[in-house]
Amino acid sequence: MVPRLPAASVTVDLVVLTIRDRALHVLLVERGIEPFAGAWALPGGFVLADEDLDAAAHRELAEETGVASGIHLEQLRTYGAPGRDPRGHVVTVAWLALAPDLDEPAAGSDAAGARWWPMDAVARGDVALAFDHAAIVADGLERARAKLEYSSLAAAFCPPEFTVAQLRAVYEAVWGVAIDPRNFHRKVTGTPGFVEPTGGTIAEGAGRPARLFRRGPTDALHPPLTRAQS
Amino acid sequence: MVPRLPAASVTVDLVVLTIRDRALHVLLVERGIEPFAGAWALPGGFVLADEDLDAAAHRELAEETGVASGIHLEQLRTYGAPGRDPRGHVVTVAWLALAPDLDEPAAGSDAAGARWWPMDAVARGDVALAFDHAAIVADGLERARAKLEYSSLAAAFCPPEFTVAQLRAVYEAVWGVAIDPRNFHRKVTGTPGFVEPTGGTIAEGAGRPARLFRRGPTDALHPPLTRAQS
DNA sequence: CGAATAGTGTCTTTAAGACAATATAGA
DNA sequence: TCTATATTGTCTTAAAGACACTATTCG
Repeated sequence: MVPRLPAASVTVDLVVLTIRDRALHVLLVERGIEPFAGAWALPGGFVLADEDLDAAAHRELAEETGVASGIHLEQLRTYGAPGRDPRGHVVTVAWLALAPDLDEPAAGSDAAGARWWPMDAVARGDVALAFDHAAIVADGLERARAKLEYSSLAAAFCPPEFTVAQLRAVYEAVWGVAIDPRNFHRKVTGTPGFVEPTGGTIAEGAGRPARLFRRGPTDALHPPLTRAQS
Repeated sequence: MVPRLPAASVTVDLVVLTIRDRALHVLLVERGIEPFAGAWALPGGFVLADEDLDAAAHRELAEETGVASGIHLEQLRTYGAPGRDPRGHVVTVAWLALAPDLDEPAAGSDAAGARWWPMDAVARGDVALAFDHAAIVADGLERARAKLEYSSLAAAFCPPEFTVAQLRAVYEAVWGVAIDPRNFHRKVTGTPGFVEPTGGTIAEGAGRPARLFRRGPTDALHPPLTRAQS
């Protein structure tokens, strides 16, 4: 460290998204200490000395969800407005995590409480969020919505084996629109490398059993799935 | 500042791109001091105490290019690997700037030297870059390439009034492909809000004079321009 | 069997890509 | 005139969206 240079504290904050009950949810923790004690906040914490940013994000993710692998994690954006933290100059590197439906947050969390909140309530402003976390959540939501269009990221919301209907439910939950099941099926199975059949099938209640798929090798969708559907 | 928390220095680095002689160029400065004295680096510097990140980026951009307005600037990604700066834990917030063809870098620059480098030479590794700046340049290039597809960002490389051919030259330079002028013209002028005719025309050498356009209000392109062209 | 969901086939519309043809300048 | 670039039009092909129809399960 060069002593005469201005220094700041660096944190990571996580926008962890999942699909529960066919709706998008975001993981929030209730703050136990000041500032913003009692308010809800994104899980996160300070980057340790000589710790890489993605290592810090993975560490916080494991601490909060109890799950270390199988969760998509990508850097979202960095926020450093002077007044964003009353404790001083704190720069936070925000990350976006997409997870399949997990259990309730791990009891080992260091926060007073942690729970999944429906995204529509959070986006509507029904939940009081600490710091500038409302803006971070909004940015994370927009990133997720955009990336579903031109990448195979939707599979990150699904377990290792999933049906086309499950994948479609991801798009419907994140975009908030209804998608024609038949055209979606044709599009998904017709895009090389998007999904691969495992050979198995699964019956969920009534109806013909659905074939199971796993994620394919392709990350970019050509041509993309457009958001302007009926 | 909370004294007992690990602190880091925070910098901003700029990937400034422009089109010169129908080729993509990136602005680099020659380092005058250690570490990496004599090597080329991205323009940038330390974020001042209580300075917002985008304010720091704008400040550095103005210092290096002498231009304060009319340049697109967006946050790219933040890099904080422990060993990336031998002086200690330095976290850098990288920004992507897209500019129309500017003059040679401002003489007021605090670097030993500053010049535009052809991107293909830099991407090929012909230029020795300091720190992890080669990776940052690669990320900036990929961001620019991707955003041309689904946004009207290409106009950020053009002066306020431009021709369709100039806009096409941007795509050809950034993507490194040849694009059919006729289909491109139809696509660009047929996408509502992408470009708006100013009414004027301009003759550049031989051939029919081209109509002049300015940037339209639309930022997102629906449907996108796909990169997989002939 | 009827209801429900999975998956296929077909038609229409939209847009991309190839490329002929026309418009308007300079040499 | 010839050449070069701009712009429009036309044709073919790919893919989205609407939707009829078949397949397979459960109650």
